[in-house]
Amino acid sequence: MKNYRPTASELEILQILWKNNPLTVKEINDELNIQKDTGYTTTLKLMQIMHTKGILLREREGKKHLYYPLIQEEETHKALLDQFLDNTFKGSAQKLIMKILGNYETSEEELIEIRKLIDKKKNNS
Amino acid sequence: MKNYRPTASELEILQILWKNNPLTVKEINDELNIQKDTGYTTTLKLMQIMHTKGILLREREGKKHLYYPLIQEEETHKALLDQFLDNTFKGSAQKLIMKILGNYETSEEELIEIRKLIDKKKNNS
DNA sequence: GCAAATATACGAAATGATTCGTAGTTTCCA
DNA sequence: TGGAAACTACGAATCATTTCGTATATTTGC
Repeated sequence: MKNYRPTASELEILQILWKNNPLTVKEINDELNIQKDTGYTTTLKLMQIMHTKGILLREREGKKHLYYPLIQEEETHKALLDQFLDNTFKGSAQKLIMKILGNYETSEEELIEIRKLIDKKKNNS
Repeated sequence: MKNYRPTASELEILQILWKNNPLTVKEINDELNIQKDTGYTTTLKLMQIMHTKGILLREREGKKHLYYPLIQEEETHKALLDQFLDNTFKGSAQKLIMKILGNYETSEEELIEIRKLIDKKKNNS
């Protein structure tokens, strides 16, 4: 299950579970509905599929199921980033960073944070 | 046609065209086949669909068509990046940069380049 | 005890991407 | 001039994702 790349909808569910788990389908669906309209059975079905795929663990509690994520946030982000980098920036991390810095507002504090990390990396090399 | 987000296959074709255009279907298919196996008609169909969608322009030259990209590399990268950032990093450019720096090898020279850009941004703010 | 609320399971449709076979057209040259 | 080569057009199959309706079971409060 390492390197699994969830679809956009799956990722939304995972992001909720990474913050806090286990959760029921209802709890997830309620959270999703803060942002968009999704039918309960749609969310249920998605989670059942994710369970079948082996990316969610579930456990019965009374009449409901409690769901746990089986893939980790860090790893998943890495897998998605790898693919994105390959597809869109031909694998060049530098190009991507330059593009981000060029395109998005970044606060003074954030820039300082990033510089810190760069300096740390430079010292290590 | 601004902000169009090509699929992975469409992007492969666009990337070839961004380097050099116009090109024929055959030329693109040959280039694609350096990396992977794709039937000629598969590429043809994809490019016809892209033409229908309005992201490729074509021009007849004798019996063949010459294709030109109608969307720009910069804009397209931005659109794809926007979506990726939203989906995967909840829109936090900083988080994404930190993740990239944390995950990928970056050469001394690249780090210096990035620092330059950061310093420039800091001065502007 | 029964209706409402809370669940799950399942099937099926809609959509979009991808792939490829086949048929048809045009060109060109031996 | 006729057949091979180089093209395009088109339809159809396949696959994954997403969405939702319907049937069914369980619990709970009045």
